[in-house]
Amino acid sequence: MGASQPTDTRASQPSNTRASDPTTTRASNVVTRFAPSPTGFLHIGGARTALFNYLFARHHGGQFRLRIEDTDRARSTDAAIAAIVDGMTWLDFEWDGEIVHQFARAARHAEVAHQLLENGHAYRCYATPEELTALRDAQRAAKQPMRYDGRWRDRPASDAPEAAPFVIRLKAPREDSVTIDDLVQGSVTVANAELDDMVLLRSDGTPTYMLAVVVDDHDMGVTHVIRGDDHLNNAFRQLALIGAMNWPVPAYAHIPLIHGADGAKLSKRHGALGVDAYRDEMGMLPEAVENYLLRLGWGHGDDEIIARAQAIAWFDLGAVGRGPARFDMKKLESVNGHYLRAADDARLVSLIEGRVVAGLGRELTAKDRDILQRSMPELKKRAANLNDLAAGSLFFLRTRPIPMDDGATKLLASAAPGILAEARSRFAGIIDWTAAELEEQARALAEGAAVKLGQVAQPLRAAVTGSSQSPGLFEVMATLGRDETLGRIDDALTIIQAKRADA
RNA sequence: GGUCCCAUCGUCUAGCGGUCUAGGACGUCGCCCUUUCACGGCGAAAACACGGGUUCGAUUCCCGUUGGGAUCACCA
Repeated sequence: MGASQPTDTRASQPSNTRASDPTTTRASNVVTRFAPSPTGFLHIGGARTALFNYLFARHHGGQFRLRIEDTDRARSTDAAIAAIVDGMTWLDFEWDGEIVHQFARAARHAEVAHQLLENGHAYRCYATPEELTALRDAQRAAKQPMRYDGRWRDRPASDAPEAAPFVIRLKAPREDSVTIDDLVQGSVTVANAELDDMVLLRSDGTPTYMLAVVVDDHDMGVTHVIRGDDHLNNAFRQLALIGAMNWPVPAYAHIPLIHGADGAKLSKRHGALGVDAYRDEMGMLPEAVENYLLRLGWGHGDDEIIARAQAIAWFDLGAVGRGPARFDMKKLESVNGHYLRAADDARLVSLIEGRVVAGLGRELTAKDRDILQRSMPELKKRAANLNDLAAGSLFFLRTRPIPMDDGATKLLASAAPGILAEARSRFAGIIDWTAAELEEQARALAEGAAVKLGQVAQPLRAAVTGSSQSPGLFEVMATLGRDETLGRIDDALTIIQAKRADA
């Protein structure tokens, strides 16, 4: 490999290149980065990559940087950049320093390419796209590996066609092999003969991703490259470039991609959505998404609920699984339910306000907010997401007469005659309108009528909540207050009478 | 197809030669709590892909088979 051998001593071996020896990594200098392409939203897989980078950096007291890989001008949009920043902010993955925009550094990338050209580690290639396509077709037909054959690698400058477009390719080593001690995948070796001379600078003078990523990681001082394992193969070619520049070799950690419930690549159907969809459409809490993503492909004994501080203390790349993990919406909902129950009531009220307003068709009053706040401890035990939570709270705020669902309608129809009316008159006489007093009256009524409490409570529940299931009935009536409760019972009585008149 | 990687209950995982009659969580089922639904508690069914080795002994180490994944652009 000669001159292309990296000078970094921790990365050298007799006849091949070795990268990523974790034992010599200086923890205090750790710099990680999350480098998404702004071609869409921040999807769930990207969020997990960001999380691992964030956790690793914080665990080592290092830096976590954000870089936008926007060299593909046709596919990069400002809206996508905004979506990524928005998602990172929501998840509270705070990055250090300014965001690096890769496109803005194109001149620096080109500079490196020309430097390599001058010192003989790169060359001009005049092969046309048609020529290359034909080459690949022939290789495919012959069942040969498809790669550039190096036809311009050693040709003298005098062979160059005049005024013809050319790309700059790296003159990569062809002998020996390269080994990466990947922090997740373990030791991986690839023969240099398997790699071809990759394009560094396109014929229009713009840098390729391969060039840009290596230059930027170097210039940003990145010590640990943690990314999806779809980049594992790229790492070997990037190593050749790093070697040609004599730059220090970063440690690598290639984490497996997330798969859908059916084991296939994550598609829009099963979860490859932007994190904003988890927030807005599915009503997830950011800490729940974070906890779920952490446990997906990583474990710490039997621990399931792991908060941020604990995650930072425990996280290590060595425990990341090497195989792809399937995304399980049910488990996410379960984790979300846990965090919902643990969440502050006032925070939940403000989080569901938009949904409640939409369901109610009107703005909330101060009294509405007070009712929501007071009923939140019971409400949140019954919800797995913010949508459920909002939907479950609606009956409190509806204006009379409240709508009855099927279960409630049936309960009213089958209620023992007179039971609701008697309950109403008993409740009307209550001086101290509390859950305890309401329950006492209901129990006395049931006892007097020789029926189970459920015979009394269920029709009442239907009348007061419009549903056959709800939080504790007497607490609900206490929260609603005397006038509203009695009014709702009157409404139900009216419905029952109308039914009787029909029959 | 070439190269590389992976393989424990349906899913996420614990396990790093004997502690495994393989542990936890989600999901499923049953019971308890109970005015309903939840929450909570208790319990059940459910896995080491297969075949060879190595070893006194393999879920754990090695090889092969099968299965799965990643990647092979002037895209990132």
